[in-house]
Amino acid sequence: MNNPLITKLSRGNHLTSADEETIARLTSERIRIPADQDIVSQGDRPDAINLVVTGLACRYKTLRNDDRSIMAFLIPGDLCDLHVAIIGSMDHSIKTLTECEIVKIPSRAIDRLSTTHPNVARALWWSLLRDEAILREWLVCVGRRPAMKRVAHLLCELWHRYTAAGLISGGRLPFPVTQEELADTVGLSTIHVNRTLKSLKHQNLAWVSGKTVIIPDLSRLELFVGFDQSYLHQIGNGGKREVEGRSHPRQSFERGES
Amino acid sequence: MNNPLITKLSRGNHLTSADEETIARLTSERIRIPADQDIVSQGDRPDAINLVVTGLACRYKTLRNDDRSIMAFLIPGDLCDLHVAIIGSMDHSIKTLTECEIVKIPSRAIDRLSTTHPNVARALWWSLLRDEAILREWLVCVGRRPAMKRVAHLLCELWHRYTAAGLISGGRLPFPVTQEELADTVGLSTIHVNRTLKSLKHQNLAWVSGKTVIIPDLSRLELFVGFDQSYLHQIGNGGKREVEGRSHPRQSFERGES
DNA sequence: CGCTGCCTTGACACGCCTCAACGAGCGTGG
DNA sequence: CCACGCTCGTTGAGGCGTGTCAAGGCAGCG
Repeated sequence: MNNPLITKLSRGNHLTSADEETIARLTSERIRIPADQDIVSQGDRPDAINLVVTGLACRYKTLRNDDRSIMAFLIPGDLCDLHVAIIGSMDHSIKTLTECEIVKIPSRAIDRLSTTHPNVARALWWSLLRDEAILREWLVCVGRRPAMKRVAHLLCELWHRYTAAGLISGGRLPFPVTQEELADTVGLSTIHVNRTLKSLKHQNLAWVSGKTVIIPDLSRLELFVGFDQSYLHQIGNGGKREVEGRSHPRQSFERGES
Repeated sequence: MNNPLITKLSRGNHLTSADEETIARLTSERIRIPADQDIVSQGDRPDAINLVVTGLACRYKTLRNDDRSIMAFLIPGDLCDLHVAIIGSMDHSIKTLTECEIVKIPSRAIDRLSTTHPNVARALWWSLLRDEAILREWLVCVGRRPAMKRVAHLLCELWHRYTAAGLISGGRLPFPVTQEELADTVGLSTIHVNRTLKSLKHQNLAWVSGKTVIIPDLSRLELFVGFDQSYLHQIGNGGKREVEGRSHPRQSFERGES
């Protein structure tokens, strides 16, 4: 199987085959972690960086009143805590939402890259900065968009991210998330998320099917939210910058009846 | 006058006097920018990093419906767009809220630091990671806290950040922000911000006075929100890690009647 | 002196939250 | 094989927090 980190990074960086080999060498031995378990906890001072290879994880914080906030979804190819060594300790926790395979990369291996493979180091920094860009967009979303658009925007984003990781197949978006977790992500109550999903389905924009989401017409969903993928800083998927190579296969894009 | 960047960085990093001198040399020539003007605009590909020296600036995005979201306050000592070169183009804009003095640091000067002064480079990365931590906390705030606590939390944060930059005097927090801008920051309507400020004042927690905010009892305000400053990753200000040097002077801390 | 920007206030509507109950799926143990 | 308990999804009723609309006040300034 492909390395999702390489697939992702090559969407925003030019990597030589030597670079790719370097990355592949970093990400060899996997650990399996069951669902719903902390990978890193608040206050930890980890000396290794975790890379999600399969499954879905999230960053989260819990408030005193047990309110919880999910601040990021970590899909295959995402790094959990790049350079946490610099800032000292984790100010939040990371846990699995499904069973995950992760790779632990020693901090020192990453540090060495900046001298031995600056191009790879640069690509890793790119991924960090991109995570920050996503965070900003989430803040806008929660602060200024109504419920329907919050959810819809998240789905658009995930579609593009999963596509960039080469993980969309059969026109279905992986979405192994409970409504409660979704609520904690978009800043709504569980019950209102339920009603919101019902509305989205009723408008034929998107609906949950098993542990996936079906989006019959992505461009219509994007139009609905005013989605602008430029904050993802990646090429392809009908974005502004054209790529010479083929885009990833996506089907049912033009079905668009309503 | 002191260099606010050095003051800030030394709150989270150990800097030698040589390091401080290196930073001071980077931040020499200042530019003055009037209030309410873009420093960097969405889509720009700047080749210099902007450092705020005096005044207040913000990151923001504007949605189609003219809704605006402010995603960060940039106080003296804050870097606007560290390593934007890596990610390509700005996915948001930065503008002044008051008249500002800024310093433009060429990207290449920053890049050189990683080899010539790794300790300084590390401190700059620290500031980037801290900005991300603040962003996460804002997301929690907007997503899961009621209006009063959103505003109160922001005030607590700003108090600690201004203190870390050495800019609190007379027990007053600089706050040259209109209610509309505050509304765009905490994700509320202008009118509701007005009512919220009234409530905070009525409960003797905090109130605006001119372009500053008066907080009669910071610990009471922090208790009210459940403020935990650990996400700021800085030492001092009555935090968990004790410093040997005196804390900055703060008055009326123990007044706490209600 | 009349702008204009910002703050303030009231009335009302609506989006979202809370409480409460029920249903569907599924693994487990009797 | 069925009863059970658990988690997750679904639905309804009612209330509260926040948004919207509308109007006015006050200070700064040309």
